[in-house]
Amino acid sequence: MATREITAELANPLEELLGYQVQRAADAAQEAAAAALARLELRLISAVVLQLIQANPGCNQSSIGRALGVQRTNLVPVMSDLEGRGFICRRPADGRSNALSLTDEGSRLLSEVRAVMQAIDEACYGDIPPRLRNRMVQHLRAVRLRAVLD
Amino acid sequence: MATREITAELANPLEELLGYQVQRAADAAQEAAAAALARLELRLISAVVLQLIQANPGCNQSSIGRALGVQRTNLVPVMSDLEGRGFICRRPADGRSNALSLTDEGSRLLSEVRAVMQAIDEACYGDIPPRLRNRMVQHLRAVRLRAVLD
DNA sequence: TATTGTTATACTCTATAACTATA
DNA sequence: TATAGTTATAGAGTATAACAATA
Repeated sequence: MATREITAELANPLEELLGYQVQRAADAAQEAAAAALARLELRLISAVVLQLIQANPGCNQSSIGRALGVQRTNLVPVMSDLEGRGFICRRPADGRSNALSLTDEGSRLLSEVRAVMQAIDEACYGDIPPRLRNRMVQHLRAVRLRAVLD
Repeated sequence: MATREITAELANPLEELLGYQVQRAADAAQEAAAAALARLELRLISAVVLQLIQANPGCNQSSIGRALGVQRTNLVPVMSDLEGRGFICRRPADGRSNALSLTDEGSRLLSEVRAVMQAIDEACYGDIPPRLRNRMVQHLRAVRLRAVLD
């Protein structure tokens, strides 16, 4: 990505559409986050999963998928990577699901992850006044929840 | 996609992060737009390209890529599909680039496209008061332009 | 019967490299 | 030398189908 865009070469009527700006901003921020997390050899999804596990020790893999709108099947390589590198621990809960938790090493990693992600959020969205930021958070959450119901 | 999410099954500290909400809202809106445009057998990128061509008759393919942050190489199948279906016309400009324009059929299609995309934007973001909407547009555009410069 | 975790696989979209032709 | 368009292909990410084990 990262094609320059110093002055607008073309007229773009979509610039006035909120949906377009949300999409483009999300792309830009995701690219920045992915680049920063790559230095920890983590995907964005892995970083998010770590945060969810810490906030919900003992939860299982499928519940994480539901919380994030990711199919459980696509979480398999993510979790297996995190476990293989010693960041999370899977302890049998009932016979079919595992209770997830962070290892000590996972907790240490998460500290770094959090620092990285806050830095990115600040770099991308830090210029937005806090009150507006909060309003945007509320409204964008509503957008998602409305859309999920169709 | 479209995993339910009636009540929050898990605690999710990311819900307070603007970056997270922007991403999730963009995903939800994109899914809705893609589904609606699929009825016209169009990808989202194709719909956007049509609008850019109409707003910039005579422009070439590479300039569209730059405007959208899409590599020109990935525009090849898009343009070739739009031309093959008779929606756009490529007229040799200099010996290496083509001047793009909509055909009559492309203009007709674009009317439908616009209706679809405005309906989606309204369904997703219509609950946001116009003044806030405008502020969000300005700020999110700034996010992208800032990020592009690194 | 529904859920959890998994495998295998297809599909979509994007990224990279290289080439031709033209400016 | 830089740009436009293209081809071919690799890679990342997501979606679908099916399965075994358990609730």
